[in-house]
Amino acid sequence: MSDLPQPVTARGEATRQRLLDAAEAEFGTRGFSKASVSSITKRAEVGQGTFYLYFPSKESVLRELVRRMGRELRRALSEATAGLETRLEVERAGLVAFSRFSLEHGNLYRVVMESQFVDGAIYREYYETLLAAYKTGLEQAQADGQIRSGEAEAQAWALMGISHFLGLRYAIWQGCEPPERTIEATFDFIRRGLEVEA
Amino acid sequence: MSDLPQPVTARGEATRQRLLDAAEAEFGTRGFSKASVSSITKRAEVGQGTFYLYFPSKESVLRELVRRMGRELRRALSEATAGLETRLEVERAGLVAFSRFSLEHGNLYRVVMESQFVDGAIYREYYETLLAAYKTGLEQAQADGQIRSGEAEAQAWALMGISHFLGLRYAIWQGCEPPERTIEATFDFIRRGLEVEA
DNA sequence: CTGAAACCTGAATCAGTTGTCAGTTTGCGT
DNA sequence: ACGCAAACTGACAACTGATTCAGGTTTCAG
Repeated sequence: MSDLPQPVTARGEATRQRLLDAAEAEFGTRGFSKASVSSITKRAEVGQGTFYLYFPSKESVLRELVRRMGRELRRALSEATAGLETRLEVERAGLVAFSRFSLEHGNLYRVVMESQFVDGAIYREYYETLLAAYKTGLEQAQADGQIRSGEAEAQAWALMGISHFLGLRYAIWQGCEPPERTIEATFDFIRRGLEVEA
Repeated sequence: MSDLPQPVTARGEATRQRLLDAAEAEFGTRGFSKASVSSITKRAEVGQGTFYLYFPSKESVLRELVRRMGRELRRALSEATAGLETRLEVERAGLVAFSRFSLEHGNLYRVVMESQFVDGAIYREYYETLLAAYKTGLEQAQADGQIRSGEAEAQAWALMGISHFLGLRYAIWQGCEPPERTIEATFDFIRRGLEVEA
């Protein structure tokens, strides 16, 4: 991805990671534009110039963080839903897992949202990648007759939209997980939206 | 809202509006941080200093634009759904109206999303205000037995989430309205989610 | 121990930015 | 047509923050 040489020693790799983590914290708490390269290097306890050994620009760190978050979210979701029997169980568990992930990774959640205004393509890539996995799962469930047939893509976007605001309201605005009754009411809407005729 | 004297003559008011419109265009196309006060005043064809006659800062214009967009969206939605008989008809018409509004006001849509990172409170106010109207409508429909009873707030957030991504995908990413089949598939999900038992 | 590769530094440069202000223009009320 | 309040101007002081670069430090194979 980067046009810069990757670090070749363990020391270099560790420094690069420290910079990534510091950038995540800075972007997450102060926002992309208020975070400065110097605040990032200060937090990482390296010199200003060190930043440019590993990243060509402030934007490029953001891109890498967005990709990292996508990977971590997809992994968290697939772990949380592994072994579940029905698609509706998967959706319910996914809702809870997403809420929890958003809370535990509030910084990264903010970083992803803000990436939209720094590099629209990376933001879109984040969602398209998530969509692809989601869509496949839904199509499988449709084929198995577990949920109603229809445009899996439209279903997937609807579900992502629902989760998005759940994360925003609770993880970001309230700083907590959604209460049980909210999860229940939200999942109720989803279940009716997806399930086959009674 | 503003701590500055409002214009008292028509000329002053017109200049203020020109600045607001120019700011909307600049924020919408270049983004908040890349837009500068000088690019706004240049677009509005006024001197730099004129900006500060009407707004204390770049942030304050953004706040005003977000409020303006909220008002315009709520008006567009209530006009598009006026006189409809059932809540499900309202939801369907609202979906279409929101898609169209997002396309025609792409700048303002971006402005609202970006406001989140400039002044989180104004972004939240935007959604809470929208929520209040939405919730009232849904509670009314529940009382009339038009839709299933349940947490109207959770339903409203779910519906806003679905619309949000519809606007993003088509108005912002594709630059068009959603195709009929997508509206249909999305509304199908919503209808099942809301309607009372068959 | 030595030299070279990898890594690191932070002051300096540079391309902007915001917000101010002393002075000018406009046009309304009389 | 005069005077005055409102509106407007644009150069500029003060500042910010991204990026560069000339040179210093660490590591380690030979």
